Amino acid sequence: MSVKFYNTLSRELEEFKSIEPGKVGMYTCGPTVYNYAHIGNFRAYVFEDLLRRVLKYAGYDVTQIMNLTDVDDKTIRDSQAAGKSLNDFTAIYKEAFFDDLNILRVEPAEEYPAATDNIPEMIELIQILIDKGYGYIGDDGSVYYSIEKFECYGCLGRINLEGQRSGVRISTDEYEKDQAADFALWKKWEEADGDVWWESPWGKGRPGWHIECSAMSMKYLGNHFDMHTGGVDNMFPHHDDEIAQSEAATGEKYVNYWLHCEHLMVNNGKMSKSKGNFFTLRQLIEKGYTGREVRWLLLNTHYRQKLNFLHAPGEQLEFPGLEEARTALKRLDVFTSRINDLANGSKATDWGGLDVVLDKAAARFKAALIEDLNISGAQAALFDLVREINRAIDEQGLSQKDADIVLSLLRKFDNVLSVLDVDDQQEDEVPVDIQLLADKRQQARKDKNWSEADRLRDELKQAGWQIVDTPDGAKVVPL
RNA sequence: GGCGUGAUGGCCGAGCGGUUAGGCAGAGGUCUGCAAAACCUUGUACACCGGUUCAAAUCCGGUUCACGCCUCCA
Repeated sequence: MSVKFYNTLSRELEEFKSIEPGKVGMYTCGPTVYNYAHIGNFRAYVFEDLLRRVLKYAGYDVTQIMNLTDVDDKTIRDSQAAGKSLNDFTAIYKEAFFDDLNILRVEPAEEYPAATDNIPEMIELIQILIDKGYGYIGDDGSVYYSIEKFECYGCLGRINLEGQRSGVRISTDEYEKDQAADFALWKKWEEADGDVWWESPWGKGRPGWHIECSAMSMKYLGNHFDMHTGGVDNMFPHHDDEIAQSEAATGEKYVNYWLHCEHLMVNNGKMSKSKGNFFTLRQLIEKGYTGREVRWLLLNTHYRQKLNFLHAPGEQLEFPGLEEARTALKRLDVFTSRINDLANGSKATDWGGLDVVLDKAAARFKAALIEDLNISGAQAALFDLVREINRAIDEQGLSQKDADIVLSLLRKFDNVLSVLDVDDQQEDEVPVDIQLLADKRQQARKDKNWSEADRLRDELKQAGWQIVDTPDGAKVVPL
């Protein structure tokens, strides 16, 4: 079965063929480290995580490069406001970014090149563009890219330059350029930039935004590589500019497959600072949600679909979507814990029907994911598996061996999903006093003193612990 | 103004021409001392109007609404 992706270049579902058999080179646009990333940003990174995990699941050896934009207008502006050097300032948010990725269980990329570590590569690329006639020095001393020189400018975003809204783009210093839509390759140093500058053949300055991705992607993945991803808002102009720069410089095709992730919305509206409706991961963690719950929520909706993040301030359930994630995960947790218990000691005999059930689940799971990352189909396969196994357990029990086989399939699934906690079920330490209450309840039950047993159960509930009676005795789990 | 995406049952969300998506919530039941968990049963869903077809949530046209890009915003 072949892996398929929706390629923005063709706007069609295409069979994925890697340049080198069995290997994928993938460049994923990373964050601008001037602040904490919000969950909208993380939607893209979780999508990219799913992508790399599915590719690996399908047998590919993945090399993923994610850039860190650590020099641009915002990083300069805010570092100055904070009274810190650019590096000291961005270091804070680089670290925060990696912390957050970790909390969201995002598998690390192979490399995270920072823009400021690759200035010479960018300068070299800009020089080539100037030599080939695509770059020119504007009246203000900055270097610009002449979009009319590039044959297919705007082909990715399907932008035709004639139809553009007039008047909007002509502002501030745009007249320095030959054409309003020409973009900067190298920005000449200005007073406001302070001590942020690098020496170049065109004088002191700093790179334009788009050039960093061209330079760094080609440095690590070669002139022509398999995949490039980002949010839909990067499609144009950012990715079109990258194509223009890279292909003009090398004369080769730049990227085969472009994948773009849709936006996260808040209550059907755009997430924006002015509306005050954006959330950072740490805000949600403070509200008591876990990274895994946020991951599940972000993963839940197909990447090309807008994800509507529900927020009901003042309501009892402020974040209904996260609550739903919590209950869905709870169902899975109860299941994995149940299977783990059986794997550690079950008296049931082997079940002949297991293979069929597991094979079907595995096939559905994979078929869904390799079809343009159909996460919903994969989840349906998982939940159906849970129900079928639960039913088998209820009807005839599951042997220790069978339970182990189920666990190994769950681990396979979790290589992609990374939400299951198959093995590190945090068997929360039960405090001595809680265990004592639970034991007392068991005794009361033995004595058929139901009112006392129920009273103790309520007391435990007050203390935040839930009694779960199983055929093998009562377990205590946190609420 | 130009280009594009989407509207699915109480909520979230698959589906890409005929056959149960799945999750959450609700109702009834089995099990249990009672619960919880689990299992079984249960939902007049496909924005609106036309058209194509033996057959449309699924294809075509139109309408309405929402959203995005065209402003270095994932």
